[in-house]
Amino acid sequence: MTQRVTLTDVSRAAGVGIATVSRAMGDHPDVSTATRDRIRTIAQELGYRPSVAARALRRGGFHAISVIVPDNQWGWWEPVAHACIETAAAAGYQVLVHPVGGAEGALADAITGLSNVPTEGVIVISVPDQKSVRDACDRIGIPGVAIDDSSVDIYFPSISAANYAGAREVAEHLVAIGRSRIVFVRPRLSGGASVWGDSFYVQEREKAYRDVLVSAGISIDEHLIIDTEFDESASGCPELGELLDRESSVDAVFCAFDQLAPTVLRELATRGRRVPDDIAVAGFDDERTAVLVTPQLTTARQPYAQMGRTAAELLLQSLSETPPAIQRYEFPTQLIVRASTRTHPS
Amino acid sequence: MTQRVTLTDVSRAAGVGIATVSRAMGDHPDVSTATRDRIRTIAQELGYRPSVAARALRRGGFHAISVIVPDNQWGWWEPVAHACIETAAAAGYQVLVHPVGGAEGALADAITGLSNVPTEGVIVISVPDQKSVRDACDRIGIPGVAIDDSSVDIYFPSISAANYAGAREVAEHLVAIGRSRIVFVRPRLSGGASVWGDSFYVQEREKAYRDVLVSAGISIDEHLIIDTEFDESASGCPELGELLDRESSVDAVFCAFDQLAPTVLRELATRGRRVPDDIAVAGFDDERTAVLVTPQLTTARQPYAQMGRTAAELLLQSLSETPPAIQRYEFPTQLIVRASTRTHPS
DNA sequence: TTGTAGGCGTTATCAG
DNA sequence: CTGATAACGCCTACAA
Repeated sequence: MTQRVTLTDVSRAAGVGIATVSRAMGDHPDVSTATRDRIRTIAQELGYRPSVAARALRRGGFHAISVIVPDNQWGWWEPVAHACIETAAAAGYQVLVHPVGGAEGALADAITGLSNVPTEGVIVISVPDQKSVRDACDRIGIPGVAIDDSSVDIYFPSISAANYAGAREVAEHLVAIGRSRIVFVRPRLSGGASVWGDSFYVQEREKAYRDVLVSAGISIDEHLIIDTEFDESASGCPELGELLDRESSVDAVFCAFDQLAPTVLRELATRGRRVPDDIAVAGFDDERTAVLVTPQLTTARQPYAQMGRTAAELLLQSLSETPPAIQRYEFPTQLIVRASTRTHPS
Repeated sequence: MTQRVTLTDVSRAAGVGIATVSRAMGDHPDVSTATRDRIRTIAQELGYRPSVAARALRRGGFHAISVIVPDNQWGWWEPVAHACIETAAAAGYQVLVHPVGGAEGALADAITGLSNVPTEGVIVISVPDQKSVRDACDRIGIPGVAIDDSSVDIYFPSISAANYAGAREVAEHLVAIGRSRIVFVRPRLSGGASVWGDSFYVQEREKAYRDVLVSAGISIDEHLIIDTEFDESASGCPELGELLDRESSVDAVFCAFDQLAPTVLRELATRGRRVPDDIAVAGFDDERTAVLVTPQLTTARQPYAQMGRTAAELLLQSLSETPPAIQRYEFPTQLIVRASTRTHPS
């Protein structure tokens, strides 16, 4: 079942030169319609398929780029990848998607492995450590673009949502509906490297939360900022539970991202706190979680499609003569108000 | 930023023949350690990277296979893809993942497009129409394997969970916990091609439901078999609502797959029916939905990893001299009991 | 309009 | 152990 039929085979069968076959197969103008059709028929019969390798060797490139996606996050990145694919396709590029696990070094290894893959550049989604990724890219000599990286320092064009501005909107919404004792829930990593820990965007969101509260004349209570395991299938959020035991006044919870909400909501349900009447809950991302939980979640929608499109554009530009600037490219989020927040009835 | 440094460049810089460089770069035995190290150093300095295309041309293949995954289903397929990747890697194959949308013909187009990609075979996940897929594969001359296809007729080795047996387990569980008025919820497609409609596996699950009830001496009430939109973010399930208005005796709901459960649960919550005390709810797949909803869902877990592994094995076998039989390969599911089902308290 | 020949970067073969 | 050289399959000047 190997690659068998070549241009030469077809040319022999058709009794013409190899070049004529090549021209007939492509849409070359310098071929009489008659011979072209004849050759195409013969090629068809012989089952001729052009060799991607030979073509790429000749043309100097495959016109393919890679997107590395996290393989453990249930596909929130799919709209991003989709936009990358669309954009790349419009420029005549194929997109290869590589799911990669979150283990220490897995990302760098995956990129190093790309040296055996016909790809000319890489878009990395959700980067914990840009430095090592950059090194890996340098090693195999392809350009990279990062999406939603959590690094504080950047070595790539780096695309993200406007985390600070978006989180401000969420916090302002909570204040606007009359909440003042607002808990901020951050992720804690269960041992190992800090994938989420002090990530840049969690920092940005927390900063927004603090700033909004202060602007609204609400003093920051550090006890209301809690860290919890990131395990959306857990039966509850013990840290929140303990807090509620001590602080009966809590009237809202702002989750650093949507995936922290399921356990928060379960904890509240267990304790008989009604959402949103007793406690309003909001998240960030507008990831699938937001519509699956009950009540559905108020959140900041990340402009996934726009981010993906931009990533592809920047990467393609990196392949050109004039690479783009290494900086952050931020895109505004959109506040989506759903059933989990509402004006305080009291 | 193009491919620049070649073997020739390195050989000139090192003052040796091109063949020696080639040997030094690979792990060829016929090279003195001294020259090998020297050449590698020089290659490093020059930034030499082997050309994937040239190598593939020479060797006659990339040893890569493709996996086509649905790009609109939130990544339930990731464990499948992961298993494919592991298995293929063990056999020295790269895996290229291609997310493809569900539009009519998109799948066939995507496969046709693979003729520009260095791939030797394709695993297609979630196939609505095997015939067109098979035609596309034939056109570009590569073998295929289907996972979780919903076709009634098959043209490929076709891998799936044991839908009938698994659904029997779920239904038997519902009966065992004392439920007898069990609703079966099927998906309805909102216009257009029948991606879900009469899919093979929904049929199988329904058949299991019917058989189990009959075996248990429960007569089938056709009114309890309902069709609903497949929209997990909808605020409720009107068809179930109407049914509950008429039939107060309903004590369980079996969703044809997990993603139908969120709306069912929302409908029940709206109507004040408690889950699982009043009504038990079960699904099928053990997809992410099952753990995100509250209460978490009893369901049949599909053996995703095993399915992916088998798919890769069958595809690699298709590339060999002795292709596998074109038949269904089924793997048993596992009943996962969670909070949404429990013995009837009454 | 068609055929010939050369080269893309590797690897394998065969001499030295 | 090393060096020249011939493919791999395609594309494209250039010549006919």
